Amino acid sequence: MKNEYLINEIAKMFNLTKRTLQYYDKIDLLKPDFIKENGYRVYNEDQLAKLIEILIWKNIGLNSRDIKSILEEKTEKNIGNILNEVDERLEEELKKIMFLKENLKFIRESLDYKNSSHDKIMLKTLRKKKIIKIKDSGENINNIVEVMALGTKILRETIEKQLPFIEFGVIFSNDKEKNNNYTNYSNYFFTLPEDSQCDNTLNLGSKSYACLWFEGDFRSLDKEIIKLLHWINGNDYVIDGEILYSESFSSLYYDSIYGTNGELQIPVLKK
Amino acid sequence: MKNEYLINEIAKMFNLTKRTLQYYDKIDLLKPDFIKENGYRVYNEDQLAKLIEILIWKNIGLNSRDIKSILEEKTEKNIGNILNEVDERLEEELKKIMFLKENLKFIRESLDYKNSSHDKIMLKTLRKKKIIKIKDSGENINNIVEVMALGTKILRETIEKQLPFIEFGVIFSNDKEKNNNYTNYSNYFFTLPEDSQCDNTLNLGSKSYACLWFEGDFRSLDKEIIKLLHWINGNDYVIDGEILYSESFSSLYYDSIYGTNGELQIPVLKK
DNA sequence: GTAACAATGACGGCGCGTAACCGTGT
DNA sequence: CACACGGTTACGCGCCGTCATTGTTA
Repeated sequence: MKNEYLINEIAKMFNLTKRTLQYYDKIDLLKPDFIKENGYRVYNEDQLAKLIEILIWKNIGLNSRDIKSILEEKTEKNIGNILNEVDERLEEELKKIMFLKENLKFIRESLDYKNSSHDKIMLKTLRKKKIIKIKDSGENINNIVEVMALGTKILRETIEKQLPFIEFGVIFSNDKEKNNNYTNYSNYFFTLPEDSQCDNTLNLGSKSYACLWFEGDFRSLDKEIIKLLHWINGNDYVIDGEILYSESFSSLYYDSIYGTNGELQIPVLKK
Repeated sequence: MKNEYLINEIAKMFNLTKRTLQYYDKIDLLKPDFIKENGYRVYNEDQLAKLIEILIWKNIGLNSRDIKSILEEKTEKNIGNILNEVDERLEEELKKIMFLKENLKFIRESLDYKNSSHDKIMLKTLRKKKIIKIKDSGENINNIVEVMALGTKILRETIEKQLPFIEFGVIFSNDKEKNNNYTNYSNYFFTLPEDSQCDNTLNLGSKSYACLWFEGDFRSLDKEIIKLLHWINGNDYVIDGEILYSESFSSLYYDSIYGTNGELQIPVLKK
């Protein structure tokens, strides 16, 4: 009965390449029985059994470190621990992918939305938002660079914590003293999912908003705001809160930092 | 208004390291505006805008090649195509992970089962199985090595096709001529999920089986088979099909290729 | 002079695939 | 002598983190 196998025999048996077996030898995962004088690796049945086992473990997602550990210490406790770890790892990966998929879907919709509504002022009832405000400085919007950077930082954190980003944009101060001057933003904002445990969030209830889609240079947003305000006045509404500009992901289409598109949203009440 | 940024300023703004930005420069993903005489990289607002965009795309799972493509050709068609690809990629990864999780669960249960039933002959009604037979040779079981190798190959294919493996083991020939000699196996088998589209499968209906848990050297299985046959005879049953030995994953606990455990299953009918 | 910045360069991590180049057995 | 089979490097991939070393600026 044959009990000596050279590297290629094994490789063919298991649909592997010899490189794989050499690698397993190198990392001490599967050593041959002995090395012939000519340097050839010689395997026997025990190594075959071990290899089968290695392949099975690999195929349920274990990495070679884990497999080595199992082979070295084949106790129920050790195996159990490792399987638990693998389970957790898989669970995390699963969550991550689900999360990416959701965000992808959202960006898709956001990009599609770009084509649907233009230049029309609409009265909408928007669902409630839980928002987080960043930086309450009131600097001039010409210095948007830093705010964008800050916003992106927050975006990244939001992503790390696996909170889906839903909306982001700018809040304009409703400054009575500088009447009709809306070149000052007061905050950058992000919406968060309702069940997020973030501190310093602000809840905006479901309200009526006068909305206008915008495309162009960020610095000419004020003209659109004025247009909206006129409309509000002329239709017997009053402003009931802060002015939001919710950026669309389709702003990504622009090459300049000032190029943007999104939706101006001004909360209103009937007089 | 400041419009020159050195590498560390940018890095701090976006919570990156300068190594990342150097890397982006190297792979032509984000080049600085220009290089100073002293070799320093100088960025401006346009690069900042680009960086924000890069980070957003990264965070929905795009790799740098995709991002480069989007930055170079910012058409709806190109973006749409890439998002489709990413979607597919995520979908595949998701499937793979779900699959690994299922297999992991199964192996867990299989390992747990090891502790639950010993040395008791039981009459069980097993659910129907769809099996695939490998190699109909009738060689001696001492040559199990090749069969195991073959089986593992199939196992790997099964995994590649994402068919969950549920059971695997050996079918013993019910050879009337060599009475009570069960050292010959006739097939190695795997069960497949009911809806698998595999060719050459065999359906075994839901039946009563006389079952016996086995632990030890594969080559002494025949004694256990005889024990089972006696029990069957003594309890007024007749054999109604082929004898199965369904290996348990807990066979992985053994170091020798002959070490095994699993369940002998002989289909029976009341006389 | 010292620190805080730049720069470049190389290693590492995972799990091998895919050569390249060379010696051996038949 | 050719050829199939062994052997040992070594690069590559993806995305940087993490030194190490050295030059520049404030």
